[in-house]
This record gives sequence, C-alpha cells and structure tokens, in this order.
Amino acid sequence: MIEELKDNYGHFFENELIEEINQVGSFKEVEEGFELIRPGSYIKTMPLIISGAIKVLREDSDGDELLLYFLERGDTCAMTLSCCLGHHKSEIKAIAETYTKLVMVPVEKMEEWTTKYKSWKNFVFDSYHKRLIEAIETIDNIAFLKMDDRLLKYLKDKTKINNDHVVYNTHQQIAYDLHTSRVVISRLLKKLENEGKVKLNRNNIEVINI
Amino acid sequence: MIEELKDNYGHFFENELIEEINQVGSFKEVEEGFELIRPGSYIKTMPLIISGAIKVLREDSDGDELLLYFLERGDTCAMTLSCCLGHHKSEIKAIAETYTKLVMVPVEKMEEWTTKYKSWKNFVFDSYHKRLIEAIETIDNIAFLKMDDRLLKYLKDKTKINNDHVVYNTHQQIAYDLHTSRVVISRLLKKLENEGKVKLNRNNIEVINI
DNA sequence: GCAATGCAGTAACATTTGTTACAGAGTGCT
DNA sequence: AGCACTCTGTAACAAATGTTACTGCATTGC
Repeated sequence: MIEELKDNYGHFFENELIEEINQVGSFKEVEEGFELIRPGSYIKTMPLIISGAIKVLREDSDGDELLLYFLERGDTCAMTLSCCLGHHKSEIKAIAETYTKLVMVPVEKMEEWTTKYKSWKNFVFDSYHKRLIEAIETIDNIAFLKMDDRLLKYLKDKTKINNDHVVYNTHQQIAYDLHTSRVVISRLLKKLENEGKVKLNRNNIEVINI
Repeated sequence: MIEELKDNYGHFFENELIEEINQVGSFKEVEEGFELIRPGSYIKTMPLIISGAIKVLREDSDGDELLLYFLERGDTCAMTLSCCLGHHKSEIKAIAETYTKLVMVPVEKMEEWTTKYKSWKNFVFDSYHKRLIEAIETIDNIAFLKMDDRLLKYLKDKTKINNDHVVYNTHQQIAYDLHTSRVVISRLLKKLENEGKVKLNRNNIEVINI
C-alpha cells in the first residue's frame, strides 16, 4: 500500500505523514456500482482515492437524483471531510464509477493531522476549494446550459474519467444523472447522432467528435 | 470595533485572536448595492460580517447572473477564503444586500492564524462546510424545484435576511437573481397574489402568508 | 424455438419557461 | 399640466422539456 500512497500522494505529503497513513489507514478495493456513502449516514472513515473514479450525487426527498461531480485519483470527498470535522450527517451519495482503489482513514486521525501536518491541512483546504468550485460549476451547467449542452458535457466528462471514448450507459441511467427523462435523452442523443457526434449502440454510446 | 467583534465572534474566537483581529483588521461600512467582490479579481483582504447581509452571485461569460446565497452576521465568504489560501482568482461576485458593517482582514494573517489559533482553523473549516452545503442547496433548488417554488423560496429568504415582510425589489431585479425574465416573474407573482400569498405594490412586494 | 424482459425509437400531447410587443399606471421633473 | 421615464400587467406566441403510450429489436433463460 505504501508504494501506491507514495505514487499518488507523495508530492503533497511528507514521508512521515505517508507512513502514518499507511499505518492507520485500511486499503479497500470496490467494484463499479458500490455505494460508498449514503445520504443521512454518519461517516467514520475518509476515503483517499488511489485509482479509479467515484461519482457524487445529490438525492432529494423523493429519491430524485442529480450528478454533482466525479472524483479521481488524488481527490478526496469534501463532504466527508466536513462531515467528519464538523460531525454532520452526509448530504450526498457516492458510488464507485469504476473499479476503484481507496485508502480509508479514520476520522480521529484526520482532525489530529490538520494540526500536526501542514501539508495535510493544505490538502484539506485545497479539497474544499476544489469541491466548492465544482459545485459552482455544476450550478453553472444547470442554470445556464440547456439539456443538449449538459448532455454533451456529461459525455465529455465520462469519456475523460473512464479514459474510453465509449460510454457504457443506458439512456435511462444518463437520464437519472441529469435528472430528466429517458425519452428526452433518447431524443437528444438521436440529434447528436444525426449531427455525427456520436454513434448509438445497444447499451453504449460511441463518442466520435465532440 | 473591538466591542462589535466580541459581540459577534466572541463565542468562536479566543480573546487574543479577537485582539489581533482588532489590531490588523480595518473596519468598513458599505451601503446597499456596494460591490465587494467582482469576478476575476484577486482578493487581498477577507471580510468578516458584523451586521447586515451580502448576496453572493455567479456570473457567466454573457454577464447572466444567478444568486448563490446570502451571507449574514458571523459569516464569511468561503470563496474569498479559498482564493486567499489557494491564491486563486475570484469566481463570484458579492454585493451588499443591505447597509453592512465588516471587518477586513489581510490575507497574510489569515494563513498565519490557521496554524496559530485552533478556533480560527475551525472557523475556516466550518465556513467551508456551510458554503458547500449552501451551494448544494442552491443546486437542489435549481434542479428539483420549478420556478414558482424557487420564487417562493427567494421571497422567504429575502424577508428573513432583511427582517422585513416587505421585499423592496422590482420584478426585473428578482428575474436577474433567479436567472429568468421579468415577464415570468410578473406572471408568477400575480398567481401568488391571486392565491393570497403576497400583495403587489409598485417597487415592493408584501409577503403575507407563505 | 419461444416467451419474458429490458432497451431504444417515435409520435402526440401537456406543461413550463422564455420572448416580443404593447398598454396603462405611477413617479419625478419642469 | 405636460413630459419622460420606469414599472407592471397581459396577450400571443415560440421553444424547451416532460409525459404517456406504443412499437420493434436484442438478449436471456427456459
């Protein structure tokens, strides 16, 4: 585990901190679709992502969903951070987007380290900043973009995150993430296909040129 | 100034910190409508709000606006925080919603204090958490609510922030905040009036029962 | 092979939101 | 009073999005 920590967090963290993470953290591998965080739960460990990707969703009281953003290697979940440090409930849901490797760090340590290691404190501040920016970007998208542009952006993000120009999703799944209906997504995808930007297959979408 | 600091931040901060804020901070009073932060600018001082309210907006490249949230007594601007600590550009615009009293703290101190005072570090973490939550609530509103509910929520927030059941705004101003058109707001307000929830006057809206 | 199931395509329609245009009422100024 | 200006109300229309219903195709399991 220590090698993977060094590779992914070595430029942020001092060696001592890496060693400490290695001692108290537990290594975890999860399959695609694994639910890491459910809304309303209290969180006792914090994930540091080694590889893979996690998608973070907002869920409203009716169970309607909306994709907030993706987390990647080197990221951590700011909501978990603030839940741990502030002892609040989770407001979000996190699901493994791909097969993902994580190191889980217990809450108590996190707080201790914000005093002990400057690099950890900065990492925490930086994570907050990034998540705040991403939340605001999500607001931009919903508020200023129409559904066709949001769909395009979604496809772009997916291909980037998964490093694959084919998006293995049904129209229904995309509709959930963007909080709209399957019919709307099918309609817009068809339009994109006619424009030569994607090729539609069963259960996947080839992104050609966007 | 020190009395006002003690009254508003005394429960968070140690006396020494209060004293230090008093020494290095500068007191500032701004009129309603004063632009505190403009997007793209670098920020060199951080505001602590003593009294009044500030509205924080997102602006897109076309100059379209969207209200993100209000800040009140005891709050600070998380975006300023992260801009200062991370030395990024501002992504938002902040305007005094009412006559507002502030203490402006220079950036250098802010960073120093995160190490020196535990209460300051926690205040910073807590501010981040609150802003992240509010950004996510804004996402909820835009994504899950229709315009009529968003308008209702806006009126509620305004009456609360200004502590006045009359909202002194033109329909056009509300339309800017909610990123829609004046006609839409007029239409929906008329509907609310017919439902007995508001009373419409020239340049103001009496909130009756929402 | 055949039934059951899930997925995608499409039409027809409803609703919500945005746009344009214009009228009238209130306000402030001279 | 007369004028310019801003604000609000309203109609008529356009566009975007959401809903329902039905079709056929591919896959799976029997």
